[in-house]
Amino acid sequence: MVRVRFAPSPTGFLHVGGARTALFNFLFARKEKGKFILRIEDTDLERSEREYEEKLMESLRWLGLLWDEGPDVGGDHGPYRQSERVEIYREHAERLVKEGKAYYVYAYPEEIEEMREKLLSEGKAPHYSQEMFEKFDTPERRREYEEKGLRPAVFFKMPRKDYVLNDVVKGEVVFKTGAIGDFVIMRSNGLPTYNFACVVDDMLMEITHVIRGDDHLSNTLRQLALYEAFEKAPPVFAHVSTILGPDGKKLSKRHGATSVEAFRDMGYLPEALVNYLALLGWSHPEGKELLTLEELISSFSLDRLSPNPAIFDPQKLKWMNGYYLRNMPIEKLAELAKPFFEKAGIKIIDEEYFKKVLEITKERVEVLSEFPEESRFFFEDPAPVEIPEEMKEVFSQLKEELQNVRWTMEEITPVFKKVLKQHGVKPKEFYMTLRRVLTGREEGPELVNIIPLLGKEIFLRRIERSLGG
RNA sequence: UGGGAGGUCGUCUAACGGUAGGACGGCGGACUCUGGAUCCGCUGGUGGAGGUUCGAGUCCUCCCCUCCCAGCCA
Repeated sequence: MVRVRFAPSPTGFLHVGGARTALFNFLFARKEKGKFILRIEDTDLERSEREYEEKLMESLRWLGLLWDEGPDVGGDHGPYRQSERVEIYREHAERLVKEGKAYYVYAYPEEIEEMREKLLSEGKAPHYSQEMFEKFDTPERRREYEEKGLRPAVFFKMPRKDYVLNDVVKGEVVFKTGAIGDFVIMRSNGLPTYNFACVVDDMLMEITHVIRGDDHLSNTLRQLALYEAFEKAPPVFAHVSTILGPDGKKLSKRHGATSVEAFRDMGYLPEALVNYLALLGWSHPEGKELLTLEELISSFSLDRLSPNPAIFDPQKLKWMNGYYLRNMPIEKLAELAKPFFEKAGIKIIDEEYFKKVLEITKERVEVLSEFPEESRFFFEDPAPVEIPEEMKEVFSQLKEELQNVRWTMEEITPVFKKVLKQHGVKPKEFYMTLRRVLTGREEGPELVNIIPLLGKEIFLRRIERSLGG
């Protein structure tokens, strides 16, 4: 059975890059009838916050990427927060020490940093080995650690040999001998480092596939060595490409919105975001681009992941969002749009009227947040607009003649034509002026849709106000 | 300093060693009020140089550019 995991750190909001990784894991799990597991990697004590954990979950739920095992829903392989698994890591570290595959180090982090800088200044790679730390292991130093309640760090003895990774996306990757030196697996504060915790967890949680960003490709070398030390077969690895900003650098806040939450607040739909993200580094076998979550699940496969980085294109996402908006059932659209009207201070009194407004204006918006301003004239009178002198009589006559007309375009349009012809006014200029009188703007939905919905009373009132009556 | 990944229109992405195509964007047209909707058309690309081959985006070599790891962050 396929078991995959998404393992974010609760150090911020859900980034679209992480969301894309979660999405691929989710799609693969669902396609293979496997399990999608959420694991919280909260060993960075300074940056991790419970509030972020909750926000991450909220965003994943909003996207529709529901997990089968996790801190909230539990499961057979818990706990699902790394901070609750510290004893497990300690035991595994001690096992490696006993087997001679790891060792204690009594150097302070600052001392190690010094060694590192020295190596770099000498033009050498900052690789460590056990001999370098022996001088710190003295009775005085040990006593010191004990008095301060410190634990020695645990370093893993990195075997000096080649490692080969057959990655699903990247193909065969060879890590040459001497690529890295020994590395920390347990810190002096008693918490594990990323690579160690990751391997222990993936092993114990019986993860079959690790689908993650290729920024961790080089970390895989350490993890392969750890699997070997534990005498366990590693999972299948698939390193997906990185999402970059327009400048080719990693996508970050300086490029604009990067979190799922920010896009949600701007009025983007989960359907659109999921669809767009899925196409960054993956393609449908037939080249289809507009795909529901269900279609993504049925067509997804790891072998159609592409290895090159992708630049995030807000314009294509916005276009896609507009498409989903326009093709959504009006009832659902109404529910989703309401919060944006409330925020804009527009009161919705008549539900049916509201739906009709959305039906007309949706042609002209691409995100939910654009609805209020685009349709404000349906709910509030715009400031009166000056009618050009040569058209005042036209509007006066229309005001009179339309009083007793049944309010449909079939009966209204002939009146327009008749009056325009009588006054020798061109349709183009008339309609533009009418548009400004009714909406206060020069652009908007089609007048043939606006007029019936506004109703006779509002139509005539706005003409009257502009006539200065 | 050491190790690893990547490079196809502006962007995303397709192409058994055999026609470089699709989408978004941009430009133009149609839609007889406007237009962010709709329809039609155009524009536009294999980082560079060699090699192998009947034939190279694809295989090989060198060069260039970009990204990632070597944190007691993840």
